[in-house]
Amino acid sequence: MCLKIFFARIKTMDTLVEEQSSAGVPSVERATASPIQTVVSRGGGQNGTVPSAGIVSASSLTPGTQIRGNGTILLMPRSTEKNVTPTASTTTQAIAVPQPGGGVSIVHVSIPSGTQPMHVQSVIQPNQQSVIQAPTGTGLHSFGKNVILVNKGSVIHSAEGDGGVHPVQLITAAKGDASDGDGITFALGTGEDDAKKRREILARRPSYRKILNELSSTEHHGTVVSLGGGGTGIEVKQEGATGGESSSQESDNSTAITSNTINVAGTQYHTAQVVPVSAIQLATGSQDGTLQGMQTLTMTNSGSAVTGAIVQYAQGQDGQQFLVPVTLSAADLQAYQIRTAGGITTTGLPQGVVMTSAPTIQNPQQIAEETSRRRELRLMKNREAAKECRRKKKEYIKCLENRVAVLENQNKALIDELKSLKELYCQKND
DNA sequence: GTAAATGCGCGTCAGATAAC
DNA sequence: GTTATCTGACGCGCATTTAC
Repeated sequence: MCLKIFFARIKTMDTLVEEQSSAGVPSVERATASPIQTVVSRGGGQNGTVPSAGIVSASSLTPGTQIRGNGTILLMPRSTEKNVTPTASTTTQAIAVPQPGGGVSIVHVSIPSGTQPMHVQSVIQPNQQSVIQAPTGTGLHSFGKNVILVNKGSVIHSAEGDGGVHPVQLITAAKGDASDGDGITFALGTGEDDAKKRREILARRPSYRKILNELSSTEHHGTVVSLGGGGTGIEVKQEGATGGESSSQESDNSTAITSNTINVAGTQYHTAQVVPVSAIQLATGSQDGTLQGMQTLTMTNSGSAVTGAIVQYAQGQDGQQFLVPVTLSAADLQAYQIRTAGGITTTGLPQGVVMTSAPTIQNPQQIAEETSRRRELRLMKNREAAKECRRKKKEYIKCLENRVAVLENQNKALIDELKSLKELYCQKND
């Protein structure tokens, strides 16, 4: 029941995405499938056109700011305005797309954050004060300490842990910080390049793998990402370890385990990346009867007497994942014979593993057995793949749930802001 | 108590997609 | 182009809930 409601909500969101897509808006969700999104609001745009000069207030323009013919505005920090040309990795980019019917435009802001840019979505309303919101930790600071997104009194907000909305840095770009080097590029045009880019983005099919790859890539940079407050947040942390507890007695430099923690709505997901080593021993202390979702990892073990080792990547009920060694029967070993491809030494790293087929079969009965064995192998692989796919899907759904919560909070905050502004306006008129 | 409804996870297949 | 992997869809079994 709850899930039905949730899917109905997702459907509603998808409808919104579709509507945006039909209006030529690059869907951030489709583009990156990242669950870490933010909706911000700004003013500007009328009747399907975005006045380039109107999207950023004059007060926020630095002397180095360029307003290009195609509607692109470059905001340059003062210290870099002469010699530095903003690049994709150092600039915050925003694409404003007018919505049908006019009046409202949606802005997609790409914020550079390490090697993994973050994306922020914004709704622009003409001739109104707008609110820009970014959840805590999403890298709002990446705008640069002294960069402002202002349009007719827009305010940048940061959702704090209490779910409230608090104004944060509201500094003009004229006070540019030399150390930041951040520029802001407002690509307001709807030129062919943008359209082409949007088409390419929209053509991509959402993939759980991509989503999780992005999640893991975020982890690899050691970033901590939080969405929203009050228990609806998503946290991604990274903990590095070399020769950690879960590795083995082989705690030399050849063993490296990077453990990552993803916190989604209070649920922690632990993952461990095991860098190939010449010999691996697995921790067995975490095994219990609650293990589920066994997944097979192929690992080589050159140092031991066996030619290959198979471990299972198991997930406990609490989401914690373990490495579990598996005892293989002779038949299993025959089916899963693993040898190193590139050759390994006791000190070198394995170049890879390959599955070797059974010895040449001549007997028809053996051929049938081989066929059957291959089928079993394929089924087993597919079984594991299906488990992994379902796990990713569940994770993705959790991310979407969190996103829904964040968006609802933001919507609530926007409504409150609107109320307060209306009251303020009424008071001034009185 | 029992049957029906519902939810959930699993295995399998087939087609799409990614990787090589 | 081929192979491997991913994922939607389907059917099944089991546990829980609901209606009678």
